[in-house]
Parts: sequence; structure tokens; C-alpha cells
Amino acid sequence: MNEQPLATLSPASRRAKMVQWLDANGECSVDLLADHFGVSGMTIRRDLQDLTDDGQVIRTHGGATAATRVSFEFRFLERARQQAEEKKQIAKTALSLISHGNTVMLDSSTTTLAIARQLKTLNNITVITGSLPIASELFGQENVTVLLLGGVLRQNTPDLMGAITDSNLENLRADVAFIGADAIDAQGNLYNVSAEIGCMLARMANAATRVYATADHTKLDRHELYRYANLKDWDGLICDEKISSLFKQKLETHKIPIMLSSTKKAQHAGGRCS
Amino acid sequence: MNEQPLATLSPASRRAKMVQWLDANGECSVDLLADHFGVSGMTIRRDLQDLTDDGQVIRTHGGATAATRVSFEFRFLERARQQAEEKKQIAKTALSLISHGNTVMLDSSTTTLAIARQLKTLNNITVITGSLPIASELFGQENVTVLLLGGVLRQNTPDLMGAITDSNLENLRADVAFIGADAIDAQGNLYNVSAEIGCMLARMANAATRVYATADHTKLDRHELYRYANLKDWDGLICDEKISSLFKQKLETHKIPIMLSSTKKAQHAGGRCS
DNA sequence: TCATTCATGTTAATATATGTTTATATTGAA
DNA sequence: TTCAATATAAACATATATTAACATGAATGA
Repeated sequence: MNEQPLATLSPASRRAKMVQWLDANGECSVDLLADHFGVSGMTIRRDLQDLTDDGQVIRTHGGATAATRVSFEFRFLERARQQAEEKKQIAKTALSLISHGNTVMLDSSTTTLAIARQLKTLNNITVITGSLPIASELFGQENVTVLLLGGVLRQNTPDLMGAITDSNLENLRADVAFIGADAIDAQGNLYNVSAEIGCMLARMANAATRVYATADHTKLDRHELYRYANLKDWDGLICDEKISSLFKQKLETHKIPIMLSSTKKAQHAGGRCS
Repeated sequence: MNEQPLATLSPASRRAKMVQWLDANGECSVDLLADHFGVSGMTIRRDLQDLTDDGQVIRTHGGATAATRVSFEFRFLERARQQAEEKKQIAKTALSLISHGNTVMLDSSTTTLAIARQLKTLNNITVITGSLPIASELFGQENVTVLLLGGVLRQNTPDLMGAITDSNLENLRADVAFIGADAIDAQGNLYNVSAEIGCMLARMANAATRVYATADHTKLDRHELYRYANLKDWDGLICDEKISSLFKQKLETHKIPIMLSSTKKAQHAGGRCS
């Protein structure tokens, strides 16, 4: 840009210009900045250190980038991209069980996240959840009220647990709950890999009038550490079409309703990230 | 897009672009990425390793695919930049009032976000907050336990409010609370632009043994809609050095302790930038 | 005036990023 | 299943960036 008497700039103005420049151009190397302002690399580093402390720029090795926003983001590792399609199917089925004005309870799983995404199309919905990704997905959505359960933020997954969560659940009531299972056996027992989480899921189920389990076919005919409920006591299982007919029969002998996504067309392969 | 000198990209931006690319295109091979960015396959592998650790991409044999990402971003910067240096000072002073092992209550403001950032350096801290940005900032931090207050997620700002929040606050107790004020008058009255929020801040104050107000000098000698507390009943005001001596005196006649940050290197560089 | 403080530059020790080579692991076809 | 092709991880080497410690010189204030 215009070549000012840059060398005589005060530190404060130099830094201000630096931030401006980074905001405009996104990134710059220490050397380039040093050259541009006519000072040594060390001075630039010290500037960037200070600006980093202020949260005004983000330091990289060799330079800096603009800190354009404070971002609050939680990323999910969704291992099975292949199951994304199944989850979408399940979400679609779940949606048909929700009416305008309903209060919906969602546990913290990628399947319920898929449900949350589709919920945006309904009017006047209240969502109760302990999942921060779901909360963020629905943030700012005018037609959806998000009631976030309090609790302790877990270390590895962005959701809430503990006594506070439990106590809040006792005072809340939902019209319908969708709760994921890590495994379901042929007797309709629902399992979770963690006893603690399993316990909470049971509480969630108790706080809703209708309760549905959500699980893709890979979770079926298996078991995990902790059994937290049985499908007989719930209102049904929502699964994708790939459920084996044998397993389906077994569940049906226990009079467990199974909801499969309408055969439609499972949204052709061209779809990009869900 | 414009073909920049990609080879000179910093690792951080290279990775950022990689994630962007993967998000848009779903999948890419290591070789293609190496070619595109003009670095060796090994570098790409190391990048992907790091991004996988962050949960940003999913590694496949021969390449990588996008991880489903839920991101919740909001423009915070404009406000955050205002009085950034002052906020840093205030955060530093606040930090000196916290001991290892303390439970700290933080309201939802950019100043308390600055405190949260610095909290990472302490051991064994529990943070109680209704602010999602603070939760995000501290997510995954091993030395900090985050207790997120439940409640209704507000539409425009990412924090929690309402009956659930209030009820949780009644059952919690913190060693120390830092609560921001939108305005403070010469009698030590604390104001918020919203009665609802003001109410909640008062509850927060009641749930902590020690309570400090945080406000930069621009908030002083003013008033706003709702008065929710008076500094006489709290443990002090943390402010930056630019507080006017007149106002300081006024507060001191009410026996209100005022904590200013140690005169570091705030406004020497010309004094005007602010 | 002198001592002090601050911004800056210089140097050496350290850390980081990358590429190359080699051993090991994974994949897909016979 | 086995085998060949390819991908990966580990170990090293090198270039570059960063930090810390010290040195300089200008501005500040008694």
C-alpha cells in the first residue's frame, strides 16, 4: 500500500496497522512484516506476542493470521461416513413422530444431531439436550427453543453430565425423546459403553411421554457394558432398512414396534457431507 | 481460486485450507494434497495426523475425508477488541484473586472470557458459567472442570438464561465470582441493560463467597436500565488504570475497594490508541 | 544532569517444519 | 489364502523460526 514513514511509527500504531493488514489479507509472515515496517523480526515477534495475548491475531510458525472471530465450535469425529445415510433415514423417520409445538428430548449422538438438523423445518419446537453440538446447530434458529441441560462438560466429547444434569432432568418433561443405543440385543435390551451415560439416558427416558430408541443396523444383535433400558418399556425402535429380518422377527416376538424409514430412495450417493 | 504461492503457506493456513477443501469435496488423496500444496507426502501425513487428533478430518488409507463439523461461530470481535488491553489488565488482576483448587463463577462477557483464557495456567480449577464461548475456550482443558449452567439458549448471544439457570444457581456455590457490569454509577450501583440478565447476575453473586465486579473505565459514571446490585455488598471493583481519579475517590467514600492492574506497559506508546 | 524505563536489535541455544530413506503395514487382485 | 503394489510410520538430516539473554540508544522524569 502507501509507503508511509513506517519506520517512525509508534509501536501502538504499528501494531494497529498490523492487525488491519492481517484482517484484510488473512496471513503474513514475520519476515514480510519486518520488511514492511522496517523493523527487525524480533520486534515483529514481540508485537505479535502482545497481539496474540489480546486475541487480536493468531500466531503461526513463521507468521500470523487474522483472528476474525471468536469461534465456539465443537467438532465431531463421525467415524462411519457410510452410516451417514442411514442416520439421515432415521432422522427422517423420527421427524414424522414430532408435531409442531412439541418438546423434544435429544441425547448426545450423531444420530440425534441428524434429527436436530431436520428439526429446523418444524415450527415452535423446544429441544431439551445436553449436547453442545446440537445446541450449536440450533443456535439462532427462531422456530426452535433450545433448553440446554446443565452439568459438567466432559473432556473428550462436548456434552454435559453429572448431578446437575440429572437434577435438571427431574424437573423437565418432554413430549417425545429420541435416545441412541450403543448396542441392542435380541431381547430388546439397550446398552451403552458407559454406565454413567447409560444411567443418564434412563433418566431422560423417564422424563418423556413417548420414547424411541435410535440405532443404525450396525448396533443390532450386540451388547455393551451397561444395560440401561428395555425396548418393551419404550415406544419403539427407529432403525434403517438394513436391519436383518431375523433380528427384526426376534424383536417383534417381544411386541416391540420397529419403525423403518420409508423405502423411498435412500438419497442417492451424490450427496456431499451430511 | 487464485493460485497463491502455496508453497510458502504457513503450516497453520495450509491445514486450514486442507480442512476447507475436504469439507467442500468430501475426500482427497495424500498425493493430490501434496501436489496441490507443493509439499511432500510426509508433510501432508503429518498435517492429517494433527487434524485427525483435533477431530477435524478422518484419515483413510491413502487420503482423508471430511469430519462432520458442527460449528457455532459468532462475531464477538468487535466488542472484544474494544478495550482489549484494559480487559487483559483486568483479567490479570482477577487471576491474582484466584487460588489453585478454587471454584470460579464467570458471567457471560468478553471480560470474563479474557479471564477464562488466563485461567488455563492455574491448576485444578472449577469454572461455573452460563457462557458457551467460555465453555468452548476451556473445553478439553485437563486442569479445568467446566460446570455449565443449564437453561434456555438465547437467540442472539450464546449464553444461557431462565428458570433452569436460576434453579441451578441456587444449588451451587463458588469461592469467587467475577461479574461484569454494563454501567456503574458514583454510588456504586451496578447496572445491566436487561432486567432479566441483571436478575441472574444478582443470583450469581449470591452463590459465591467472594464477588468482584469487572468493568473497564468506559462503563464508569453511567447508568443503564436495571440496577441489580451495589458494590458496597461485594468485595470490590476490578478496573483498568484509566479510571478517573475523581470517580475513584467517589467510590472510596463508600468504602469500596478498587483493584487496578499493576502499572505494566499499558498506554505508554503514545497514549491515544484505545 | 543522571538514572530509569522502554523499544529495539543482536547473538546463541532451542524448537519447529520439512524432506529423505528405510522398515513395516495395508490393500486389493490372483 | 498369498503376493505384489502401495501407503504408512520411524528415524534421521537440514533449514528455518523462535526464544531468552544481553546490549544499545532514545525518551522520560526527578
